[in-house]
Amino acid sequence: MDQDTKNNKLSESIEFLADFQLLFGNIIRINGAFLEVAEKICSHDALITVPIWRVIAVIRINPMTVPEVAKYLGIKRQSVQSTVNQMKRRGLINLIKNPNHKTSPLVILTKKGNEKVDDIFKYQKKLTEVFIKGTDITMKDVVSSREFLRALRENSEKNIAKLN
Amino acid sequence: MDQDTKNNKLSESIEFLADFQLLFGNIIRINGAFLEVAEKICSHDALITVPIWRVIAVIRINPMTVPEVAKYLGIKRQSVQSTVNQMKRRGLINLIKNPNHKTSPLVILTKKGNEKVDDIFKYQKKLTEVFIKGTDITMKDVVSSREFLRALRENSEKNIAKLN
DNA sequence: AAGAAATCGACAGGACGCTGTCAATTTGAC
DNA sequence: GTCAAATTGACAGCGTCCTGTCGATTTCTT
Repeated sequence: MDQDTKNNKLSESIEFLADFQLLFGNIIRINGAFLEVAEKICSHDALITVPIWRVIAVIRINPMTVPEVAKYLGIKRQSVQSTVNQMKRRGLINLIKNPNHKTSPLVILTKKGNEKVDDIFKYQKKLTEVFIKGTDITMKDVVSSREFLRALRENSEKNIAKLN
Repeated sequence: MDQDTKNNKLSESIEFLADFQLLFGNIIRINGAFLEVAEKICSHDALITVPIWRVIAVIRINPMTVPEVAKYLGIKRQSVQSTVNQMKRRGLINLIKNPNHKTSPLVILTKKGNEKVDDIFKYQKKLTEVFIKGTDITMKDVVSSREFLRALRENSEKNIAKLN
């Protein structure tokens, strides 16, 4: 029995469908929990919102264009553009000439933006603590779960084209 | 060394923080992928949207009140209320007297709503296939990942109160 | 080099979940 | 039984991400 046939059989199983639905339920809920905690953590920082937090985490090392950031985050470029415009108004970033592209500038942290990186680290630490403090979760658990989710998502990207 | 001390140490580790950030990144992205696929699947169904899909999946067996559905889904009652009102306008549900509560009615599927349950099953099957077809994912993988995410979320609920 | 296709910033409008508020009702403590 | 606290439906307003569109520029094909 080849791989496809095996998995077709698996997705026919009512049990497996139910298990998978529960997995999705847990993904949705932990995603919600994650957002909730992150928003709470940065709620007293006038310069930082969760979308800004994510953009800083991405461009901190390598300046990128808006569409590149969007691709990295897995969201649409228009959403990132809106966040970046907001960051520009708040003086956190500058748009500098891109040697590789004449109309799509690189998003780079200003001095003010760079000073926020330390705070972002603190926020990330707080966030992590909320989820793991008091458990016996190991790094191995985290890595294996992460890789499983990554494999699942990457596989969906291959199959999504066949939908229509 | 007690549990708390151990995990405090763990969350101090730069490596672990990075791993955990990547886990969150993968959760955000698979959540996005999940929504994207689900929306695509039900995009040609004039009666079903993703939020409606979720509410049907919840109340299919046990009629519940709006706040109960919200709690089950881990979102705010106002959001569910809005979805339920929409479902009412589309004739998918009725609000019937709740023997246990005089002003919070039970949300129950109409005949029209019940006829949609089969479609929902088909959609769930499609959704599952997009993510697992072509992989060697087993039921055991799904269950262990789901339980890990559930444990993480439930733990966050214990710790979130301490934030402020 | 020239035209076709893809990408870019910008803008508008919509969906969904959030917060906050209100009056009405229910629940629970005394 | 009474009164304070919690819950409920409804409504308004906001943030984030979505889709679709536009003209301008870039990239690719030939």
